[in-house]
Amino acid sequence: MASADGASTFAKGLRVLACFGAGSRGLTMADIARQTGFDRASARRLCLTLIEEGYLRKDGRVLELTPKILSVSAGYLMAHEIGRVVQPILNLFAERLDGEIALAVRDDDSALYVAQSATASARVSIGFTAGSRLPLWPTAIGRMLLARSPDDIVAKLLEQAPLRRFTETTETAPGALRQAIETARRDGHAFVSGEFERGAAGLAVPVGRIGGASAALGTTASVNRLAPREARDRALDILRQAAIALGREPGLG
Amino acid sequence: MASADGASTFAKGLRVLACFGAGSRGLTMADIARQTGFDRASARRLCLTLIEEGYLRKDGRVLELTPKILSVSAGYLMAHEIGRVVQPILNLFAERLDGEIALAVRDDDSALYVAQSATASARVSIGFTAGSRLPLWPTAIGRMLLARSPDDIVAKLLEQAPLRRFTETTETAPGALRQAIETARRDGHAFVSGEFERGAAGLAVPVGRIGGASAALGTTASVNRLAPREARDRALDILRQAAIALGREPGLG
DNA sequence: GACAAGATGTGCGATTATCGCACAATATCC
DNA sequence: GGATATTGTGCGATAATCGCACATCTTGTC
Repeated sequence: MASADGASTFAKGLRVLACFGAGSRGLTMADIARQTGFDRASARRLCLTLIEEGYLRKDGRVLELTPKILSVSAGYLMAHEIGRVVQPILNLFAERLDGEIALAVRDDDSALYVAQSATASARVSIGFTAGSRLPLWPTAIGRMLLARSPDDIVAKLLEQAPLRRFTETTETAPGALRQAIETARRDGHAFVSGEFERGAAGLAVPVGRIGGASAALGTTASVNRLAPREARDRALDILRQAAIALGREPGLG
Repeated sequence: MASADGASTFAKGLRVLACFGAGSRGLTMADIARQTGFDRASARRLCLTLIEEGYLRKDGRVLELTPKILSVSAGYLMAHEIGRVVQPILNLFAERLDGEIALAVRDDDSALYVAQSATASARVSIGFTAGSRLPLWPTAIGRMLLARSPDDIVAKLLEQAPLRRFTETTETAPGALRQAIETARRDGHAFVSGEFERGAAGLAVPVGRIGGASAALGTTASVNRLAPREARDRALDILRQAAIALGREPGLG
């Protein structure tokens, strides 16, 4: 990398840091060298820097993230008033749904959760938090984000054949997915049942923008809770009200 | 920095990234050069790298974090099963408290929120999220974290005279704070009223460890809600039950 | 306990990345 | 429109970083 374009050592370091984003409990320096393809000595120096700066801690030969990284992402959340404005609204509507609600944006090929709230009675999934990434094609929130994306983004995603199948009923045919995304665009909401997690259904609506990215609001519940048309319509109505409430806030204009 | 010790360019880059942790909506390259003390050209190159790697976006001359940073911190949350295990427990006990509950660890001179939950009726503060930093001396959760810290850490903090006063009643006398921390250690809980946010009171108990750091569990409510002894005892009982529930989980053993 | 495999630590010469500065261009503010 | 602030760029010098090889330590298997 020519110096005018940036700092290649920093870019390498960011790749090392990103290795920890996958959520494994800990990685060795050897793991990191393998995952990044960097020379062992380079990987080691970059890890030592992360330790020195407080982002990693060393437990024997295993390195793990410290909570310091949460501080940086809190900067993002604070900049967009997620804690002060968005979260209370999500808490309110999670109660009205008596379940779970999440706000996400599209980031690369994922739906990236920015905030979420759930009541105690909400169905426990594999544990999504702010920062969790969900695939776009088998989830309601993902399809709504695709519905709000330019056509070339959708086309590019659907070209990656074959798309991964998460359950026996995951739709992966490009034509069918294009149709589903178009339907979400037209109807102003997306509904998916059992295509990402068996037994789970999702519903999503569009809502404003965060930074430069369009956002979607979604809820996930057991199939039984969202399958009945009346229950689904009620949930959709609550989601729309939540979207309106969020839409009134300057940060999500 | 000798190469054997790490990568100084990466360290500088991490300092640039950390500038965004303060939560301002956006920073210019000039802002970053000022805050870090780096030469303008260095700051620019490091910012370009963050843009190239997808962590920042440029809006005119203002740079702002993208949600990609949330992904890295989600790695920390996933590694410690915050979403799958901790969050549902916090959601349950937030409802029992009919308010707010948060889990924090000590990081440098702050209480760093790792997870939190609130009901719709919870008092809205300045908007704390995972990653938010609170000062240690004027908050219940902070005092409990100090109560769980080695004596030298406490001494070092109290030596930084004068400690900041957040309200008219913020205690800053080292002797009195040492006493309060000792009381929290002995009683197994900390209670603070109106010392951090006017009109807000906090209650905290110790709970296990996350990674290598000891943790505390706290709740915050209006002074009126926690001032009556009976209400406070009830809240304390619920917090202790939450701590027990969390303590049963391997990740917080 | 021995051996093999895997991981980490270290030194070092070569090379490249990065540095900081100066100058130019652009944008914003009054 | 002028002043101020910010950004963009080129470039020679310097220091950081590179990757490799060798050594040491730790872990796993028999």
